[in-house]
Amino acid sequence: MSNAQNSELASRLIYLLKRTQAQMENLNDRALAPIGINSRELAVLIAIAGGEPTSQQQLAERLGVDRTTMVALLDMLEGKGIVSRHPHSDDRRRNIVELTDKGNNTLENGVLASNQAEHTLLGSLSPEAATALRESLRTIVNHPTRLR
Amino acid sequence: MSNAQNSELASRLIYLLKRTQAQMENLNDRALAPIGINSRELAVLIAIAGGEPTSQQQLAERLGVDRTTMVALLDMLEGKGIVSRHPHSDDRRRNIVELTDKGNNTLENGVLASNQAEHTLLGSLSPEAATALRESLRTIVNHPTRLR
DNA sequence: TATTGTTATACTCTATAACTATA
DNA sequence: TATAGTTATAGAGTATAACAATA
Repeated sequence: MSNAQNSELASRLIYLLKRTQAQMENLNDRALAPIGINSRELAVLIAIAGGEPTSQQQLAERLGVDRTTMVALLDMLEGKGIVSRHPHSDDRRRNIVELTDKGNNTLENGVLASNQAEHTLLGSLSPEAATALRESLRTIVNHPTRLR
Repeated sequence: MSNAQNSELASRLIYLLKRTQAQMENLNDRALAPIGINSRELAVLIAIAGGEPTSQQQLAERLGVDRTTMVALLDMLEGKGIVSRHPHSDDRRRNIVELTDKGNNTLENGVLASNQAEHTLLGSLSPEAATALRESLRTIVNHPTRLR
């Protein structure tokens, strides 16, 4: 029985992944609350900061959401004074999205808070197991699943 | 830098967990489609089969969903002829939920299909890494996170 | 015509509140 | 009164379709 798997709910991979992800999101949200953002918004900030100045549509692609969803996300962040939008000078259809000074500060504190949340989630694992977990997840995500 | 973490989206734990979970659910759903159920419904079948005959409310607790959500899930499964409901003889307020013969067959095939989906998800990992991943997730889920 | 951002709308998922039948 | 199941309803979250501005 090299590939032993039973049918208990608690041992199904989908159950373990869902529960772990929910726990991570909960820890993240609580760590970020004092900063005034949630997990989702931190992801947007990271995506904005992670490359060249970007249009809303490019940002939506990076994050894997619809452009209409992106509008609502940016409305919220702009309302908080964390991001700014202004039309691209060469193509005025596009909105270039950038972090404000406050936004850069929020990003910095947000990443630190999220690091702490990750540390808490992994607290029951040895450092080696924690590293291995992260690496295995990265391998799975980067390995395109054959859609047979 | 023993705890090195950068701020790239693709290296955040929450991102890796979300993506992996989504991939697992996708693989599961596709593996289960020919059997006529989805990931969610397989979880219900496993929960039903995993213990004594259960009321809807007990089942909802096991699965971590609201009892009103449970109603809709069971309506669907009953409509497919996979589960049956009948009032408990001692307390006629309760509905005892059981698998039909077809339901037992669906469960058996569903678990096999889901095992295959898990195998596909983990295909890019060594057997040792796959086992370690499963064990680490189990450790995290079973370790109650201190709500400081 | 095509594309970007936006708005209106609809759909899914889920929970809360109210109802019924039983206890 | 309290509980199990049900129904009605509302709230997130997200996508599709239609529209305005620009290319």
